[in-house]
Amino acid sequence: MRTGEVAERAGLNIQTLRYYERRGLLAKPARSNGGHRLYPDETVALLQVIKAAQRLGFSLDEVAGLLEAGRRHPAPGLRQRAVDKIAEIDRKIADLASVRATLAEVVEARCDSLTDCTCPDCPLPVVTGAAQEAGEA
Amino acid sequence: MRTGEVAERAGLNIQTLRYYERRGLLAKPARSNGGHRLYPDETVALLQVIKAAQRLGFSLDEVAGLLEAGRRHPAPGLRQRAVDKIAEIDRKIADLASVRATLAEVVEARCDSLTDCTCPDCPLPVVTGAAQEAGEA
DNA sequence: CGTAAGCCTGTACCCGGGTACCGGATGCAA
DNA sequence: TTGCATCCGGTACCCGGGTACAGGCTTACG
Ligand SMILES: [Zn+2]
Ligand SMILES: [Zn+2]
Ligand SMILES: [Zn+2]
Ligand SMILES: [Zn+2]
Repeated sequence: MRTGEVAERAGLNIQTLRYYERRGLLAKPARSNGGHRLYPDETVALLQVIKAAQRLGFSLDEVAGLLEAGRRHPAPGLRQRAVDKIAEIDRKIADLASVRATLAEVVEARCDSLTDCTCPDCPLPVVTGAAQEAGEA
Repeated sequence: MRTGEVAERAGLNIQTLRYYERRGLLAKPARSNGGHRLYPDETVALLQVIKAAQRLGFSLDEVAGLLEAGRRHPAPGLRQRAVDKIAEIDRKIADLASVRATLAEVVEARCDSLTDCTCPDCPLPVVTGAAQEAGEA
């Protein structure tokens, strides 16, 4: 398969394939006599694996490492990396939850200004009250 | 107060102050005869508001908009923006939760490879099984 | 064989949120 | 007045994940 076909089937831009090759996610494929890339059929599936791993929150560098490690059976670090990533996701969720809670209080309290709220017991971030005119041009 | 002092008290880089000024988050401050910026004391508090809003998940453009809107009392859009942001955060949390669930299954099932897992009922992303050798250089 | 679609390399650019470096000018204290 | 810290504007660079463009070559089809 040629670049365009692989890209279309995987739902990616052609440039992205070359980018992945540079980043070490895709092995250098065979070439035609004239220098055009010729990919094996499995490449489309591999790209789907990559996209899935990205959706799982792995960066391209991490995906490259996973693929590298995953080329042997059993893959040495896969389980541990998944455990670590779960911990990372839990931290992100906790952060978002606390932000959400603050925003909910803001809505609840009917705050009327970021810098200058007049509501009682304003939940807005510890601004000592001196910020009023600081942003005014 | 001069740039360095404001930056230090707010825990920011001096460059970042100038960057915020360019982005419209910070009004252009008064200048000394020689052209050095002279900030009012409130600027430190304003910067804390900005950092707090960033922690709440607002981008710098959004923060600029909030400050703009917040310069009047009551601020017209504040409440609605908070509601919208809550919805956005809920979407992010849901995404992370589903990713977390998949990762937990991977750990549970003791998957041994990304592309090539031999575990029964593998939870790994719908890879049809043809991806085996695609990444091998 | 001609021609159009497709691919090649290399380089530059996009986004957001900053950070670093340069040569020159200022501020402040002794 | 001298000396050093600080600040100035302008420009370039960093990260990650791509995307776009130019100018030339290859491939496929009729
Ligand atoms: Zn309030
Ligand atoms: Zn006001
Ligand atoms: Zn498995
Ligand atoms: Zn294998």
